[in-house]
Amino acid sequence: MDDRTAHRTSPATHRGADRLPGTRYGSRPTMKDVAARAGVGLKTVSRVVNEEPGVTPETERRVQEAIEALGFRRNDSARVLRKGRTASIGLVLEDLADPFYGPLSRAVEEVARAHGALLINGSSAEDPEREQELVLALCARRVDGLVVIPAGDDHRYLEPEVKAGVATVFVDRPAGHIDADVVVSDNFGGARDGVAHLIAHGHRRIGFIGDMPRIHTAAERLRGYRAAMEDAEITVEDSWMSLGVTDPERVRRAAEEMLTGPEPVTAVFAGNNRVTVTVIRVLAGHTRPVALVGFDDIELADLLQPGVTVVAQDAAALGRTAAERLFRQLDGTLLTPERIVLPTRLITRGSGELPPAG
Amino acid sequence: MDDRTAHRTSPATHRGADRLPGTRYGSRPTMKDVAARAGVGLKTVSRVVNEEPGVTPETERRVQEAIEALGFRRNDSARVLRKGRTASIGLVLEDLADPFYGPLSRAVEEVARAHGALLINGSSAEDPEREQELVLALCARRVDGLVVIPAGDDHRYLEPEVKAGVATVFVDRPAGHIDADVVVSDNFGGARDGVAHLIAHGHRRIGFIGDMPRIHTAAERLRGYRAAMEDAEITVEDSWMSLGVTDPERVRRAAEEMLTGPEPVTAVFAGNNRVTVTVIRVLAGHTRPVALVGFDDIELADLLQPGVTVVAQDAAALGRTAAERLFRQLDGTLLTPERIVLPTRLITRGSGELPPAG
DNA sequence: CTGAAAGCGCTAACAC
DNA sequence: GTGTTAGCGCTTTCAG
Repeated sequence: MDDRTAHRTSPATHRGADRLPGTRYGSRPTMKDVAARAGVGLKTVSRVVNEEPGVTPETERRVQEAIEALGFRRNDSARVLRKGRTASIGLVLEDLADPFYGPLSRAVEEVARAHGALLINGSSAEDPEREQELVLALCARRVDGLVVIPAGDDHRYLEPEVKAGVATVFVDRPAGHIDADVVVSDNFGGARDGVAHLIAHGHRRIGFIGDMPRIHTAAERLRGYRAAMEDAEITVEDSWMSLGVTDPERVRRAAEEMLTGPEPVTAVFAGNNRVTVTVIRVLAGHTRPVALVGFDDIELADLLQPGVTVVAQDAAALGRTAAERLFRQLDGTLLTPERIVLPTRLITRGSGELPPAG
Repeated sequence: MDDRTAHRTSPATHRGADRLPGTRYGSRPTMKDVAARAGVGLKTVSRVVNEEPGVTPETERRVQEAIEALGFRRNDSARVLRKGRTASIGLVLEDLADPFYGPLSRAVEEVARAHGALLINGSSAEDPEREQELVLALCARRVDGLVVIPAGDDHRYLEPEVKAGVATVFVDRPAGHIDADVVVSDNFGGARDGVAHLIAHGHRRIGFIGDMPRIHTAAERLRGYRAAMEDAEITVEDSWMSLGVTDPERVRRAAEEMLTGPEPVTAVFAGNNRVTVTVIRVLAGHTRPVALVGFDDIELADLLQPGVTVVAQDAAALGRTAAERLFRQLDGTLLTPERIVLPTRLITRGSGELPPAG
């Protein structure tokens, strides 16, 4: 039963025991040090490091040798200070641990990488203040551009930054009180189609469980739900709708309420992936079959009984599109802010095609 | 059918149409500009910006006013150049889109945030060269510390950085040829316990499908499998084991081979979350019940029929522990590199408790 | 309480 | 081909 609890082992060695010649612990060699050691001028080192032309192979060799020997690494802070651009962009999202944002972030990173830029990202935890704090910290670090999934709805604080030339694209949700590029999914159309799908399968008493309506995507999806119901001339009852934080506890209660009582819903439209998962758990505890369509795809949805019908959005495409626009802003190719809407896709797997029961 | 395909709308406004007074488009006000406008010295502005004591309320007000008016934001590149520390740490992992790394990254971010630092992260895509490229780019930006999930197995290239004072912690897999902090899960023990669990339920012909053995975690889990089999005095046949890239295609073929033929396996141990998912899909196409235990937990595992028994590791704890150690290195509290092993947890849900069939 | 001067490590511009 | 100088925007030091 080894290794069953956390434990530590500690080799006898000490970090920094033998130091590089010419290097104090905690300080780094500079180009000046390299130049001195190689017996050349500062600028020659700069040329070698930046692979600029006009250096004799022999000189270059000597410089390279000194670089290796000293463990020199160019200090990009100084470089940035001089050049003005950092070759890095910032991404502010809600929560990196959310399976929706992982692929989005990765897509942004890939585009950044293709443009030689690094990605700094931060989670706002859906807190407008924290969003602003993060964004401004990124601006202070002089990121070249910013991809923001807004938590707040007022982005006037970004005006000086944008005017100073920080490229900015908002994703997933629109910006507030600022004229900027926006890339979003068709939340309204997707939700409307999903609900219409349930109606087409004979449902009329359809529940909607969604996020807090102050979140734009949540409001849009609710609007889609209402539109579909109205199109079918169904009067929506208040008890069919539940908006609020999407933690399992609240969603579970909301679902249970809709599913019981004298006139229970026969179908549920779940407003996002977290809601869908919780609703599935609730339905698993009921015998009466209830139809379900969820917004956002979820892993293994096809393997459940029945498979989960979803309105899928393409998180990677959202990130890619946003990042590409960002770099087009930086290229100067792009001048006028636009709003880009990406389509959603209804994936039928069984749960959305169940007929009304009860 | 509006909004069904990507489309764009473009308001008539133009970015940068009205500029802030005293600000050229694309350039930013400096402390000097603020000082001039407020009619004070440069250092006074610096004092206000950094909330240093010793400024008259009245002076402070004038400075604040100038800051607001100009949209000034301190340039941290310059600050870093002077101070030496960047208040940022780097995280290099395999793929941010992997559900295992999202929570890990988030945990690292939380710790960083608590220490006032930003997180820069990059995906190595399991490519040692790209890992090195990323790590060195982060060092050039003078991150204070580095959390690395290694793709490669030789980290001697980091020696100069570590000696220069870059705090470094390796997570999930050990470092190669360098003396540094390491935080890993108990891959060996977890796999051994998982396989022993299958043996305890009567299985003897147990398959193992894992990642490429050059990946340390994969090798350790294979070792755990072998150890459990040996403990039970079962001779493992080559056809029961399959190591290689974990894309669905290959895993599917491997699983199919084990499950058919004259002496098929009655249980499978899946080496990671991606393998588990694919194996579940394969098993869904077979009628004979086959037991399954997977390494790594997966979402909705409890809702499948049967529920999926897994050996779970705590990704967030891995990230948190690593980041905390990193900051202890930076505090100077920590001097000797250690190896920390976090326990895994067997979660029984049904699939691992099926008796042998066939 | 406030400010002038020096310099962090690099690159741009211009000498040689 | 190579080296010298100035200065990016800030903080540090030290003088008023």
